[in-house]
Amino acid sequence: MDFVILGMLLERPMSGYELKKTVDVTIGLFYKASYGSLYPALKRLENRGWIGVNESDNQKNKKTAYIQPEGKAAFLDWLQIPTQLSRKEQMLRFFFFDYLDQPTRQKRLTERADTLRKEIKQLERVEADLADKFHNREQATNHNYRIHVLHYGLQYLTVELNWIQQIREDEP
Amino acid sequence: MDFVILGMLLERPMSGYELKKTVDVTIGLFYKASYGSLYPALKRLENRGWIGVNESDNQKNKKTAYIQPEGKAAFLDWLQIPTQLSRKEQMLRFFFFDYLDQPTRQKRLTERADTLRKEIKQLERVEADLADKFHNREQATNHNYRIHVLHYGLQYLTVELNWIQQIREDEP
DNA sequence: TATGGCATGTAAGGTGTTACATGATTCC
DNA sequence: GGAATCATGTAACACCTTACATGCCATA
Repeated sequence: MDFVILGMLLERPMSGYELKKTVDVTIGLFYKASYGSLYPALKRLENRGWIGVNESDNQKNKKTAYIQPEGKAAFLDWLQIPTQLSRKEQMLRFFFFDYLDQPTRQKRLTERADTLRKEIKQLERVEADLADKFHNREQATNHNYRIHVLHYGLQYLTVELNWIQQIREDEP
Repeated sequence: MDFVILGMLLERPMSGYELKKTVDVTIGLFYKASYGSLYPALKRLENRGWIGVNESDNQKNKKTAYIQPEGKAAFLDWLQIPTQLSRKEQMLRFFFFDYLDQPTRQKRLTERADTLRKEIKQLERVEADLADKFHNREQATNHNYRIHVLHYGLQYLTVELNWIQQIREDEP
């Protein structure tokens, strides 16, 4: 959580509420931020001196968090360490799928395929949006890797979809 | 963790130690079980009545866990609910990769590619092993989905590898 | 008899989830 | 004025990680 927040704050200062929304629309497909983890994380980061927090003048009930140099340094450190495995719960479930009766299995596979198709469509919309913005020169900074991740996401979802299709064909 | 244990115990009764080894060699690529999570989980499952535990007669220091009908029922319930997203930490990192300086980035990408190649080789070995066992009719039960997951794993890793290769070519 | 693998477990610390509680602001 | 949305946060609970502690057993 901490590094997600730091990464988002590198772009611009934001409130906790804005952070959640931003996370949801940008990396929501593979990261979910709940307030119960977000606000404690903000406090943590502030105590560590990695971020600072400004109370807003006009809106009493609003605080804006901004990143500190120490926070940026910590973020860049994290960014460059190699990742170890992340849990792939979907794969875990499929691993045990032989234990499921065939009709339920079929049903779940179909549902999963539907979900994947929706997610693919969603990503394609995001991609189109991005291309639009690019043509209108609306973006100040270059974020090539966000586009790379988008492409990866599409390929990744497509592979899973094809994989399920294949299984469904072979199954009955 | 709980459902991993239950799934493994469906095959045969095992000790905690055996469970860890089995998890490592079967789903180790996407799931890591530490004793600190495994043993408490076993206790949890026993308290819930989902598994039973036998103290061994000959080896004092050994306990064997076996699955109970309630445990099997709970496992099958879990198996058929649709999964929500799992965190993809690697993707998270890549999402922010624009903030990394080019040389470090290049280095990390190369390292990741190497890791992927190793993982692919490892999976291919597992696949060959499985094919061997199949020909020698060593397997009692059919585990088609484990083979499916294996194939998926290979495709998945290959997609990421190609993706990185593409980026590395475009980058400098 | 000592090394390595078998075997079980706990404690501290951290972090996440869900549900709840509450108040401000905007717009119809 | 009321609904939606903006906005911040806490409490209980669950679970995981890492590090540590301990003992058995085979075999070289």
